[in-house]
Amino acid sequence: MPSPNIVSTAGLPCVCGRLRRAARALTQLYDDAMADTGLRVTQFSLLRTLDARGPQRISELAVIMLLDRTALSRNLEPLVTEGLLAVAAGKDARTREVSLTRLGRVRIAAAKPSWERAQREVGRRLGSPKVALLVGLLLDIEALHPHADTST
Amino acid sequence: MPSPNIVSTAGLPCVCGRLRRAARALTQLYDDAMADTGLRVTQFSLLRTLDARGPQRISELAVIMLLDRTALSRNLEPLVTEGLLAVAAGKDARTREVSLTRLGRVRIAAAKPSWERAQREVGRRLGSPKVALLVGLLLDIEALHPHADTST
DNA sequence: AAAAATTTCGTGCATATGCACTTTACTGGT
DNA sequence: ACCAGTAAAGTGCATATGCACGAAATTTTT
Repeated sequence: MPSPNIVSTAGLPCVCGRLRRAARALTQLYDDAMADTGLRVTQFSLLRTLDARGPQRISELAVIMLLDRTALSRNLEPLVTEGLLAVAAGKDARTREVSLTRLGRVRIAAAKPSWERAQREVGRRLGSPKVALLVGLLLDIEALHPHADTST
Repeated sequence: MPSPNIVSTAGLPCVCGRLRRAARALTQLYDDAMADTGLRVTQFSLLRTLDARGPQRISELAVIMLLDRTALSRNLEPLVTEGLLAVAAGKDARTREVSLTRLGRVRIAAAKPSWERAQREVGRRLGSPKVALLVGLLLDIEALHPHADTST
C-alpha cells in the first residue's frame, strides 16, 4: 500500500483548473477595488514591474512576467494610448524599449491605495500566514513553466 | 512593534499578479501536455465539470466555475461546433441547457491520459504535500470571490 | 389582469493570452 | 562583402474573460 505521504494526484481535481478559477476570483476582487483608478490589476502589475525594473525590451519584459511576447505587446497598447507608457527604439534597430512616463508614475501612485486595499483585504480574510504560504507555492508553480527562467 | 505573526501584506508582491503569472505557467504546462488531444485545459475542465454534474443551465454552470456567464457562453461555442457539447432549450423558455454529447464523452476519455500526465508531472516536481496544500489555499482564494457561492 | 421587478440570455466592445507565420536586423563564418 | 543562421518584433487568427446594455420570459405586486 502507498505511503501516507504519497498522496495520489489523481484523486485531486485539476490543479490547473483550480488555479485558473482562483485567479478569476482574485482578479475580480482586485479589479473591483481598483475600479475607480482606471487601471486593471493586470495593468497595474505591468506598470509596477516597469517601475521597479526600469525600461525593458519587450521580449525581456515578457520573460520576466512569464507572459507571451505578443500578448504583452498588445497589453501595452491601451497604456501607451493613455500616455502611461512610452515605447521607443532601442540601440539595436530590432528592439523596442518600453518605459514608464511621468504620467505613468503618477497613475501608479494614484492607484496604489486602492490596490493596497485589495491586498489588505486578502490578508485580513485569508490570514497573513496563509498568504505568505500561498505566495511561496505560486513561485514553485511558476518554476514549472516550460520556458521558465528559473532565476526570477 | 508588530507581532511576529502579523506579517505585513504590504511587503509582499501583488498576490493577484503572482496568481495570474502562476496560472499562465501552469496552463502552459497542461496545454503542452494536451497538445495532441485537440483540447485545451480550459476546455477539458469545462467538459469534465459537465460530465461530473450533468446537464446545466448556462448561468448555473457559470456560478460553479466562477466564470462570467457571457464568457462561459462563448467558451462553449467551439465545443458545440466540434459536436462535443449540445445546447438545448430548457423547460423555462429563457434558459438553455448545456450537455455533453456522446462524442464529448469520447473526447474526455481520449484526453484523460494526457491530462493525467500533466497532473502527475506537477505532483512529481512539486511534491504531493505541496500540491495538496496549494489546492486547499486555492479554495480559500475562490471563497474571496465578490459574487461567490460559498457552498462550492 | 396589468404593471413592475426579476431572471436568463445574447451582443457589442475591450482587454488578456498564445500560436504560426512573416519581416527586419544583427552576427558569425567564409 | 556575402550568405546562412539567429534574434526581435509585428500580424492574423483563435480562445479566454468581463462589462454595459438590451431583449425576452417569468414572477411578484398591486
